Amino acid sequence: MASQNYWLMKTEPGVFSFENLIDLPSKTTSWEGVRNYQARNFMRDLFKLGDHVFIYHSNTDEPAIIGIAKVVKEAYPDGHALDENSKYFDEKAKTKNGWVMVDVEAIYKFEKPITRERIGKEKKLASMWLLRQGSRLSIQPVTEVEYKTICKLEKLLKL
DNA sequence: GCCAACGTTGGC
DNA sequence: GCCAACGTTGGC
Repeated sequence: MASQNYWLMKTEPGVFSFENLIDLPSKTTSWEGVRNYQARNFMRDLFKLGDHVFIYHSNTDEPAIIGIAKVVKEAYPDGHALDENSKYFDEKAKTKNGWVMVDVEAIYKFEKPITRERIGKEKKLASMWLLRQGSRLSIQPVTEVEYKTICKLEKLLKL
């Protein structure tokens, strides 16, 4: 059995928030629109069924981790890349860029969001990818220590 | 809204 | 293959 991996995925709440996700009947969504090679490679090569993923709100008044989702479908082609009407359309997708997406299902919500400010104050979290200067990567690996540390900061509500 | 950091593009 | 120009991200 493969060991469990942990991740963090960013989303802009103005575009698609964690609340939008848990409002869906299935609490499940495909994570389309990732257009960065490094992020794609994480999804394509390393995302495994059952991996846990922090959902992080970026580009908002209070950047924070809101909840946790789990991978319910491993990487498969992102059809939006081939759809001219989609905002995620990519001219080169057909020939060159193999964009993929995964499906995730929301499983926990933090009673209170774990703000970026708070993450910055925790010694054990000091080396998180999220805090690195200029880190724009939308999908980031999280270590087991970081995962457990964050889970202990606030009560987790099962969804 | 500003702007620094970063990834990508394209001329050479 | 270099690197300047450009577009985007995202904290503040």
